[in-house]
Amino acid sequence: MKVSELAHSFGTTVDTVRYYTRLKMLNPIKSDNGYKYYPPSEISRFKFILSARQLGFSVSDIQDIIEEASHGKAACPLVRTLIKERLAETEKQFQAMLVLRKNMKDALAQWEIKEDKAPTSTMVCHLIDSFELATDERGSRDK
Amino acid sequence: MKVSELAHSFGTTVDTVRYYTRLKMLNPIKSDNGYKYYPPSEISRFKFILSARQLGFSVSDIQDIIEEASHGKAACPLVRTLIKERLAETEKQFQAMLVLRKNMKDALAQWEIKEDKAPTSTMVCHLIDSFELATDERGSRDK
DNA sequence: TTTAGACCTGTGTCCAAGACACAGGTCAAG
DNA sequence: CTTGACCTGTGTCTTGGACACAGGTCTAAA
Repeated sequence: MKVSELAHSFGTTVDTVRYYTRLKMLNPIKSDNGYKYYPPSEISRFKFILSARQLGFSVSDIQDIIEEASHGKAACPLVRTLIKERLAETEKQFQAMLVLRKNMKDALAQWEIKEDKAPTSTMVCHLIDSFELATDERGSRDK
Repeated sequence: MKVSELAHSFGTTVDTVRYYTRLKMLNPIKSDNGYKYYPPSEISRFKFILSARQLGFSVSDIQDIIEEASHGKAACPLVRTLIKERLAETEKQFQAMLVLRKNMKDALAQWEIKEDKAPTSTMVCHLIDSFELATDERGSRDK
């Protein structure tokens, strides 16, 4: 399989395949014409990488996992450790997005009503300047 | 006010102040010693930028808003348009994170039970390879 | 007065995960 | 044989700062 066949058969782009190849996570065979061909083993490795990415592992995580496995060791303990870390990070980002989304929605609602105002020397936009965060009980209590 | 005073008084870092200054969003006064001093007008502009960032505007959005306001025009219509776009993006990311988070939690749960396995030529990690996405009714229906 | 150390300066590089560009080589069909 | 679709390597761009580095400046103590 060549690069674009591989990419398209998994719904990704050639840039993604080339990126992993650059990082030596994929090791295609160079043919006489200079083209890269991906044998079945590399195809399944690509599938593995995509699965791992979908589960929130970073590319660097995946490199570590592959490295571990290449020594014949079971990567499972590492995989379990990593996903806990990534999940914790995701959870944090998720909570942050929850707050952000609420603020944005509140702002949009507040702003639909207010009329336009020209800027002044001290004020770029009265909408943004006057936006009131919905007072967050939890936020003000903890810490 | 000098850079570190400005930064710390709003709970940010000098790098952030310097970044906005590099982009000419802040225009400090250069004193004889080469130091930058931020007059009250720039302080309130910094406050404005931070508020806007907190509402999900990109730095580039904020540049556009400032640009608009600097011509004396009311930036309000632009601001309303932009926040709708950003909110839509945020909503999309939010939904994606929701799915990701669920997959990660499911994976973690599945993997707690399974035992370790050494890799084979075709399998880097059986945990990841064998992970089953909880079948997503909606996902398979739409499109 | 000197000196230490805390602050400041500009400039440059780095991060993640690719996306995009570009100049040129290769292949299959007409 | 030419056209056009595909391939190659290499390099730069993106976001929003964070961090580094070499050197200038300020303040207080010795």
